[in-house]
Amino acid sequence: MPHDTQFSTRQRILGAAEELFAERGFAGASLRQVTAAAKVNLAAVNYHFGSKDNLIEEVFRRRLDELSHRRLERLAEVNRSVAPTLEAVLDAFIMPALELSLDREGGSVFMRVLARAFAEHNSNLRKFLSDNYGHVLKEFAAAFARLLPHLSKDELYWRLDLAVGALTYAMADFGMIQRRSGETERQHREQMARHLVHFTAAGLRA
Amino acid sequence: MPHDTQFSTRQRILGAAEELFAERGFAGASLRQVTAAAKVNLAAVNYHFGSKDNLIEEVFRRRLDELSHRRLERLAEVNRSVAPTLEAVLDAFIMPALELSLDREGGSVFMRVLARAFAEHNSNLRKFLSDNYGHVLKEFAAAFARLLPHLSKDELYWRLDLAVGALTYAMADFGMIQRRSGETERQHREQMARHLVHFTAAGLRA
DNA sequence: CCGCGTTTCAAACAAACGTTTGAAGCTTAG
DNA sequence: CTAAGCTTCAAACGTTTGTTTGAAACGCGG
Repeated sequence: MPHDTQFSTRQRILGAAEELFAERGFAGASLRQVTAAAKVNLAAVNYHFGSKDNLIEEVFRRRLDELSHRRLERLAEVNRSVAPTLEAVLDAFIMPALELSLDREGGSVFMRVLARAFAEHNSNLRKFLSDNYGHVLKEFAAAFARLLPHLSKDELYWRLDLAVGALTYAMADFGMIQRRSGETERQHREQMARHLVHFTAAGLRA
Repeated sequence: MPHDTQFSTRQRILGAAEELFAERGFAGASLRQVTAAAKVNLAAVNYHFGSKDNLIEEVFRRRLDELSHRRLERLAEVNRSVAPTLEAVLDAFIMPALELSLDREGGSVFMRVLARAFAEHNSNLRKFLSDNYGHVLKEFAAAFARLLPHLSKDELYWRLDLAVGALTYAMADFGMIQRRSGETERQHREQMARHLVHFTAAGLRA
């Protein structure tokens, strides 16, 4: 296994694919556009990933492995504390996503790709995400259940679903709110996270 | 202008396109798949709509004209009442969408297509939607502003954005909540609308 | 410095894409 | 009944799609 060249080619493809998938969708972005943007040969995708579908999965895996790990880490911290609050659990879920979206090049773009995955009714993709990262949502659901014991199971699941909706929508920048001129991207996203936690906490408590 | 045949062909194309756009996206659904599903000739799309892009716009126009009209109608009713509530304004926005999604064939599918439009970063499509239906959101924003006078303009816009997010997500069935076995589609959606109003009202009031 | 496994490359593959064409099939008015 | 105007149709247009190929280039251990 060589080192730098292979790594670099793989990484460049993943980066370009992420960007183009966010912009044009999985079907809308062609491998020729991806390889051109990555400045690699067309055949490199099938050499390194086997197929376009595998490339798509790898784009998710690269980011979600770390994102899931950080979320569970912060959730464990919250659970260890003496008096966990709803806001603290929401923070544990939202802050890692915020940090990722503020990462050097690509992080913010990935949240748009993730939102695309929700829009796709593609059952293979949904199964892949559910199989590999479903346990994260399960753990958070349990934490919320502990904090909202007065809610029925049904009631709780409905509200969590809606909270995830607001979160997904906001993180993917679907909305109409634009960054203000005197504001950095970081400031904009931090304020968004603040409103997000406040809004969903109120909704969950109802 | 002929009557039945043309009308039927146009309508069949729109119906099939709506379904396939929801399932596979705008780029993912080909005109050959659409015309095959509609049982019409391939060339019929370009004859009746001019291009695939025009077909996409027409899919939106067919549903949104009526949806927007009903929303404004109900909002006007609420504004005429002696004491409008947050829940009543939310109802005015959500109930017409619920009714559409319960319509005979296609209504529920359209909400998924609409959510795709948010996922697409396509500026042409966003401009089309904003130009033709932006005034509806404006009127609702004004109604909310009147009911939440203690909020700053910024604060209000952030919360509205998040509310639209939860709404879009829920109506498009992005979530993980499945219809329960003993439950009709109508019951499921009505319950969803109930939770949606309750959740977003709490979030808006914060 | 040679040879072998890995990676890149240009080229080609069949299939599918949106769109166009011109003739055939209709329906209706005169 | 004929002529005119829509609508449908099969076929083909040139592109673009994902994937495959076999040879060239590369990097490194022996």
